[in-house]
Amino acid sequence: MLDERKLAVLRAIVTDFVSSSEPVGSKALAERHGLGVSPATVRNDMAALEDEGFITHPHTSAGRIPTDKGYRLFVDRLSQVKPLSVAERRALQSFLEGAVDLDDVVRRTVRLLAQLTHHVAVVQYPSLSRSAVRHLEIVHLAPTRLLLVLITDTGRVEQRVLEMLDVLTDDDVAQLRQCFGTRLHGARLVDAPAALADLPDAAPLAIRSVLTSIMAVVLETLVEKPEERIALGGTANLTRSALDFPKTLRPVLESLEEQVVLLKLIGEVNDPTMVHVKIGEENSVEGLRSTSVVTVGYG
Amino acid sequence: MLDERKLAVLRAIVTDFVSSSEPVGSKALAERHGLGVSPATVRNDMAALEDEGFITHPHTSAGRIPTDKGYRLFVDRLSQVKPLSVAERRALQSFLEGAVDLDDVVRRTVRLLAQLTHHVAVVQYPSLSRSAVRHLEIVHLAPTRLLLVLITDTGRVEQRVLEMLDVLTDDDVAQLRQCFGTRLHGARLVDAPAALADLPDAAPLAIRSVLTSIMAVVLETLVEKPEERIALGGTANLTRSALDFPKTLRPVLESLEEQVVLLKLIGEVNDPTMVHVKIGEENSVEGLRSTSVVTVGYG
DNA sequence: CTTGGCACTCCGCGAGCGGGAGTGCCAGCA
DNA sequence: TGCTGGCACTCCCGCTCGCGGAGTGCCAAG
Repeated sequence: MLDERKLAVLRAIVTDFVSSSEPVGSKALAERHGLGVSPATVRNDMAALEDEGFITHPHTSAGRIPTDKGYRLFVDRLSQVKPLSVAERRALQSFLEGAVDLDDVVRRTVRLLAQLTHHVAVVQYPSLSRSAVRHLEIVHLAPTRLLLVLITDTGRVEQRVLEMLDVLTDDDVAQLRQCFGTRLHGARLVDAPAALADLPDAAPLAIRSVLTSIMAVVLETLVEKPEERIALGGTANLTRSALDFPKTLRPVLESLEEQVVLLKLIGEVNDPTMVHVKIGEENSVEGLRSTSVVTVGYG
Repeated sequence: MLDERKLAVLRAIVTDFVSSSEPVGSKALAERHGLGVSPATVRNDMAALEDEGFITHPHTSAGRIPTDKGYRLFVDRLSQVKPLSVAERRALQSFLEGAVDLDDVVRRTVRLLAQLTHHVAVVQYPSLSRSAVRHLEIVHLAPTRLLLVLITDTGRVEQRVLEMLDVLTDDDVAQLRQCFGTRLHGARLVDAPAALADLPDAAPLAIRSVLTSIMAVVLETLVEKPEERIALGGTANLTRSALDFPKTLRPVLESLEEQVVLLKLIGEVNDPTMVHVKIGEENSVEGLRSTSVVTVGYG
């Protein structure tokens, strides 16, 4: 039913259409893709592909565009992921080299992905569950407020502020630190629940109640929560397709994604306690000339 | 030259234009803004305003639109920042209440700003310089790699990975920890350079060289860098103005800003080691029906 | 099964044409 | 002097019409 050439035709239609966003006709196809057959033959194949539901025309006499089903066949059988070129590898390496912490790595990765693919990129933070505890710091910020800082053997740092009902003394906190420290040190995070299971019984009576209540929070936040973070980038690439966007939205989105640009903008404010408004051409950033920027300090 | 009524006319033009994005005519102005004068009078005022350069027409016989100069006058003299209503305050409070760490606070703030203003929001992370050091943890991740974790009295946590040329022993690291710890504990970050100034001389000879070399990095990264971070949100609001966008870009940008949505999307992937492609209607997220989503695991 | 030919369809585009919104100016009036 | 109604004028916008062209579907021949 679908011989080799029909698949080639579908592949050609998909690639042409994604790059031009315009319906593609039989003549152009036959010429540009070295199929070795005449437009008429291509038309026959196209009719067959349309019967099967892989392509459609928007109108009676326009070129063909792929349907969702056509895209599906394309990604499943007709396309292949090409490995990175040497140059790309090198660029990638140098790009990630300057990263100073995990946030930085993830942010750089997102930007890189967006640049390479010309699409929107989303990166999820890596899961902590396979890491082991290197250090758990408990800081007594205020009478009823604790700060937990977890450092893993992979060099990751997670933090969480805890608000409590009871007032704690510094001694209590020191005891807490010891309780959790001895149990968790070196333990993998997936094993943390088990390692802490008998903690309430073994703990000094004075802090037992508060310990029990924060244990749940510790487990929940340090073990489960960190997976639920993502970074986003390349939204400006959304404006590639349509033709009206480039002059309006595109430069604005691009400027917004450039942290450097934003920082410059913020840096230009003299008196941070005031509300400042920059209008249109007053803006020093090229891409934001068509907008106005309002800045205000906070504290 | 610019009497009270002319200013009122300008104010009316600006407010009408920003809400409708269409040139505004004399008749509509006189009617909707209770100026108490006839359209002809308004026209005279408009002519005067145009002579002064505050407004223009796009074409001979279209309504007026404000110029940049007109906007400038508007924000400087005609508009006022209205304080938050009680309801808004309450919403704000409950919205920020669930924040667990600084990242979370900033992210929530950005979202809130974007929602309230219907514009794009950018928030810069607060400066560390006025905080004091609560704790400085130095973790020996690998022979030539150190992790610095700084905890301030305001509950903020900053981290930085250091790559070194020399191999360090655990003992060296312990000494480093003590050197920095005793000097910095309780010191304000702005005073850190002074507090560390005589450190190289006082340090044990064995680690003096490495200590000197990392000191610069410590100061640079922990004291200066953290100010250079920003968060961005509400880009979907950019699509409010033009008329074509809502059907195309808008829902996509909105979905992308909803972290929950993205997490759901990622969660739907069964085998993270494979490349998955979701096409158009296969997508469970409404707003992304017109796009395709490619997911791939990493490690 | 492929190919060239041919009639047909329909989109996109430019020209031409009111309708209407808005202006500028003028004369009259308080 | 300043406000008002009236009126002619301008020019955008939306509409229709006609045309060219791209692309198709089908048929007959190789």
